[in-house]
Amino acid sequence: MQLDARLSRMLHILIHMDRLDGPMTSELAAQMLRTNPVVVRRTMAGLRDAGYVRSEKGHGGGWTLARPLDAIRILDIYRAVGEPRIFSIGPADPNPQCLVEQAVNASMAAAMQEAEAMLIARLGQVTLAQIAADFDQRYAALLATGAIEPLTGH
Amino acid sequence: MQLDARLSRMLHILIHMDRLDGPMTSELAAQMLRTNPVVVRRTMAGLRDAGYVRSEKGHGGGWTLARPLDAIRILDIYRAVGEPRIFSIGPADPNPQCLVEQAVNASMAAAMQEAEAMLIARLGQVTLAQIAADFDQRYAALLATGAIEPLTGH
DNA sequence: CGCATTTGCAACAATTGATGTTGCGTGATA
DNA sequence: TATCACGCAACATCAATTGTTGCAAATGCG
Repeated sequence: MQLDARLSRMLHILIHMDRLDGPMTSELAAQMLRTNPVVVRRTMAGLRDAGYVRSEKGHGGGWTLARPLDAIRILDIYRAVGEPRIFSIGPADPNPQCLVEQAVNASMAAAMQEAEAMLIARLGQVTLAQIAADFDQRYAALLATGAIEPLTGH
Repeated sequence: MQLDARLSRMLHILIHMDRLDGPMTSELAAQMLRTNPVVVRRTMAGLRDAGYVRSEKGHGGGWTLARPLDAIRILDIYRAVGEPRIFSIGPADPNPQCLVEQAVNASMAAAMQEAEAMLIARLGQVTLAQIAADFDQRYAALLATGAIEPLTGH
């Protein structure tokens, strides 16, 4: 696999969901993510179970936010999608007999745990509302340059 | 792929190499890593090109350290194996049109770059000699408990 | 009630990059 | 000259996300 984009994708969709009137169908989300509605449902299922979104079947159904964006941190979504592995590097054997390998693992694990702790802390400090505010700034900036027209697509 | 263990494997082998009389064959290294000599040569090639080890063909040939362990940092080996990708999570599209996605990417990238910088800094502070010293402590500790015999395998 | 819509879920294929494997060439040494 | 050991190319394996198809279940409209 290339990169695990589930977290990024969910953040992206949740902010669009907040700006949308009415529920967002998996079909629409899939178009935004350039993927398949099944992939959307599969990934969103974790968010539903964790209480960040609700899903409704049938006519007029789809996905809606269960909380305001300022009550959702990136870290919450990271956990809701199943806390995917963060690093793509790691030990050959997590529990080796060889004492040399144990020393190597300990050294690497210490460094990586420090970095992971910093990342997790960072993800816990940023709300989706902050990201949405950043989007608003980018949108206003583009408007100011005349690169886009008001009310046209984001 | 599971985890990229090239860095860990090379650290492991380099410390054994330091404790070995004479060159270490790819065959022996492969046994230590529970893999194939070809994998060893493939990965070690980067270390040779970067000047951390030398290789000799023919009878009595094999791999030898080109520098003492206290002159090699983990970071050096990380670079020598080709600076593998650190994170397994990331953006769906690194350069999206959508401004929402841009804001999401910016937020995630900022957090990840901070964590990566911390990890890289950490890897630059630890020499292989320090890991070897940690091994010596573990070995002495095991000896003290009587769990192993002096001079028997590490 | 019948039908279109939309989620839920299971099952399987596609993709990607490290890892595993085989084969052959080249240089060095006894 | 025979053996040892690295060098390298080519292909298979593996694991996890992602992509895809099919079908069931629930909701709402006419």
